[in-house]
Amino acid sequence: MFTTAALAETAALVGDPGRAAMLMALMDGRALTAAELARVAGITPQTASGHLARLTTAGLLSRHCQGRHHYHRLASPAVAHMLETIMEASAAGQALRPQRAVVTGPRDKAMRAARTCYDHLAGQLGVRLAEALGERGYVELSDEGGAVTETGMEFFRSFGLDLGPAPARVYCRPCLDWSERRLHIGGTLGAKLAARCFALNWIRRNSESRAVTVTPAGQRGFRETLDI
Amino acid sequence: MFTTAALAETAALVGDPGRAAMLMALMDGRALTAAELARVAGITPQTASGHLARLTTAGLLSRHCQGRHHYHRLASPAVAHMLETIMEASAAGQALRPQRAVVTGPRDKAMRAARTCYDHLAGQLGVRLAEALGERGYVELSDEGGAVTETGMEFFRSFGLDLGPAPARVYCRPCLDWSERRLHIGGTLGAKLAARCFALNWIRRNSESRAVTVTPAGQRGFRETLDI
DNA sequence: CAAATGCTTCGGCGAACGCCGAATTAAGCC
DNA sequence: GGCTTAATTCGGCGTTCGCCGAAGCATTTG
Repeated sequence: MFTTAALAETAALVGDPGRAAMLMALMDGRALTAAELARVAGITPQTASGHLARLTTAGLLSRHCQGRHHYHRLASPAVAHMLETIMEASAAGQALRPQRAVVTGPRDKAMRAARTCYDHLAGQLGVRLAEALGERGYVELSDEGGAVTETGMEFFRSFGLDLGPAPARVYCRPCLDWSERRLHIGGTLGAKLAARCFALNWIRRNSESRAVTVTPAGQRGFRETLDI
Repeated sequence: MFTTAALAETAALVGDPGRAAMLMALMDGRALTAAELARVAGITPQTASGHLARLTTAGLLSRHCQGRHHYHRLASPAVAHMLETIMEASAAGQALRPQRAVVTGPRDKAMRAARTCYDHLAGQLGVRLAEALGERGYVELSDEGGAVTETGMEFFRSFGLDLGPAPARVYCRPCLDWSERRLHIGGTLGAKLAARCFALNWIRRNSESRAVTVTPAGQRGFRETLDI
């Protein structure tokens, strides 16, 4: 059947360690060059080139050439969503299995603490953020959907977020965190929230990974506004 | 890094045509025996046995032995969600590519018309259902979340659905249909809706695939209640 | 107890694919 | 025009992995 073949094809593309590493590196929405991607994947440029070509023709990546640099990014949020979902199912599977010792290096630690999830915040920071917003009644989260409350709308506006006209009452897609196994806030609200935190210099991107670090200003800001 | 390896591992499991076919066959939430799965995948039982063992130890499937029959089912809704999301990203990728001729056999046609998506309805029927419910103001859908309205709660109760106590206002997770590229209703509401339609004998499972057929009673019922 | 059925394990075959070295093209820089 | 760097293409090597035939366990049936 047609659909099954497409499923296997796409999954097989993600199923290679080298390609998976490159896709993960692109999870924060930035565009990286072929050489950078080769490095994070731990393979030679010529090997990476082949992988990138396949990912691009499959429509998982989009490329954009500028001079002699070829920039690659995820073709759509759908791809990022797919990757997070695979990690989620994977984590759910591991949880059921006998606990294999998971070696958590410092890199992993930073990722678990705070990272970007395509365009919004995840990790412990994302979870704490979602909890604090929930406790204060600014958003209502469940496994299945999320909603911004009236007081939440006011709060976000005062925080500098333009959520647009009111009609779409539901802005936030809850997103199950694969390291914390708890909900954090994605969707449009999550993206705008993350962007605002970057703009306020509360958090800063890590140059090497999707991990983000909370700045001193951020420590203060998060404590003052949400007590987290 | 740990997380990347897990991503590749899980994706590689889905990336084999045989395993993908078996997973797709389990997408409607039923449990199938090893022999049945071997048949749908077009491989011999001993090959299927190996695949099923790997999928089970990875936590994607759960098995449950009854006499000499070994029943397999998806380990969790997270796995079903992952599969749908991969198809979605795959479809999005294909849409960007030059239109390759997609051969749509009668099997595909039935699938596109109406099918189950783990526990709720998808395909053209699912989309029409979502549209009708939206037009009547029973649910509010967006790409990011969905909500049941007050009048919707009444309607669903009158339709025979027990949605439980009111607190969780948001019941329905919109689910992007990979064949229609439009939203349909998943989540708890979607599952209960589908179950009710089966109970009313409005729709019937196809023995060979996830496709469902609308019965004459269903034709009448859908027209009378929602004019679809 | 013997036969049949469903499932699994083992062993070897073959194809697919990831990998890199070497060579080629293209863009910037002196 | 040379030199460096980025990216790609090509060719061949090696491993991995899916596949099936044959055999081995369990469970049900006569």
